[in-house]
Amino acid sequence: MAKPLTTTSNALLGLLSIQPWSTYELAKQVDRSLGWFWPRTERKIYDEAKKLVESGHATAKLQATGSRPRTVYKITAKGRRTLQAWLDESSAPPKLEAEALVRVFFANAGTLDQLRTTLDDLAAQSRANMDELRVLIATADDADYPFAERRHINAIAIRFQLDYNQMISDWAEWATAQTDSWNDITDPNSWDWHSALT
Amino acid sequence: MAKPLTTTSNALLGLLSIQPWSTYELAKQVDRSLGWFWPRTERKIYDEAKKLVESGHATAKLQATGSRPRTVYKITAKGRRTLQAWLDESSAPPKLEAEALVRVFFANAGTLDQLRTTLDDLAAQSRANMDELRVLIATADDADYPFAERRHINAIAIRFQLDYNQMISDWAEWATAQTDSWNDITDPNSWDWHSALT
DNA sequence: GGATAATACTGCCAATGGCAGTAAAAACGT
DNA sequence: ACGTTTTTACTGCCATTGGCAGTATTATCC
Repeated sequence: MAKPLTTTSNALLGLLSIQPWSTYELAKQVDRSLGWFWPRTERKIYDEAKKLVESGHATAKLQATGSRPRTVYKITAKGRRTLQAWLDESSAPPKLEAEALVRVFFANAGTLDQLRTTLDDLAAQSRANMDELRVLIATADDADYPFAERRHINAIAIRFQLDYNQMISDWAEWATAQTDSWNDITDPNSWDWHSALT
Repeated sequence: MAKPLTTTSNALLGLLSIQPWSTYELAKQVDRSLGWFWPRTERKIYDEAKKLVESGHATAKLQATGSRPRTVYKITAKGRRTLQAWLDESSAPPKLEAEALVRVFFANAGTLDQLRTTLDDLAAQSRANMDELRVLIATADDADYPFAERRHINAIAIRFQLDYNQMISDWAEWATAQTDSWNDITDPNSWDWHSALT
């Protein structure tokens, strides 16, 4: 009995189920789309792709651009079966890692200005992400968009990204506004914490 | 020059800046609050706390309950300085890991039913999280709530958690509704992807 | 024609998670 | 009062992952 594949392995199988890719291209796809909700480093992709070949879920074809080699991976029938079965399994709960929120949570140990800077930066990041998403959406408008059969699924996923980033920037702006009435970081003055949670 | 502390180390310093805790208690706090945006396993907390002592950011006091030992950690002046300086640094962008979104993204490889199940489970999880948060909010109402001086910051952080989970369940329910008009997973019928992204 | 970016890959180590295992005290049910 | 479950407390071991440096070749831009 072979060990079940990791989510990362299955995610790569997902990409390979669309078309064959070189490792570099796989890493680019992770960067540009998959990585929104399953971020993995390029370094990891190189190792993972090799493992998929070892376990028979993909095949590797060595090619070359001049004297520079490259490896192109293609999903096997076994890989497709594994992926389809994986879709039946239940998903681990989403996991969020937000350094900015940690700084907010321990803002007590610093100043009100530090808190506001953290919040402003976070809001700016989220707005920038949304700008990038809008550029991406525009490219899907092109008549020669190569993944037309994925447009509906992509739209659902991009909608998530838009909502997610909108939620963060809205929250950060709201939080900044709340601090307006605070005297300092440890004294919220007459601010009503309870009404913030209704 | 000592190595800069990791975010995890600084997060523990943040907890210790509130009061001394045993490792077990630190792990519980991570489970109940910090872990919402900086999830770390209990296993890791045990190692990290020791490292804080080695680097002089905390001290350890060995106590005992009967014959069962326990280690209580306390932040040092150096620890407080480090934490306060850390609050000035800029934060890494939030990182989201959502297995459910990966399954959505590669739903093409499966069936419409699989997609809907994934979405339903995700929405249910988020709603359950919100229920837990509401219980937590109720405890902060108690007159003997031990962290009164943290109420305003806690409220801001909990507001984030509520918004975050609300966003996810809203999106999942919206996505499920979108699939109503699809013929099957590869054929969205006359569904207009573009109007989903406005 | 030279600088910069994109493509292609590996080695090494620190950070982290997951799981099993051990053990004592506390809480709970009956 | 006695047995079961839960809570508290901790360690060992290994797989997963990230971060960074290093090495090359080809493509692009000015």
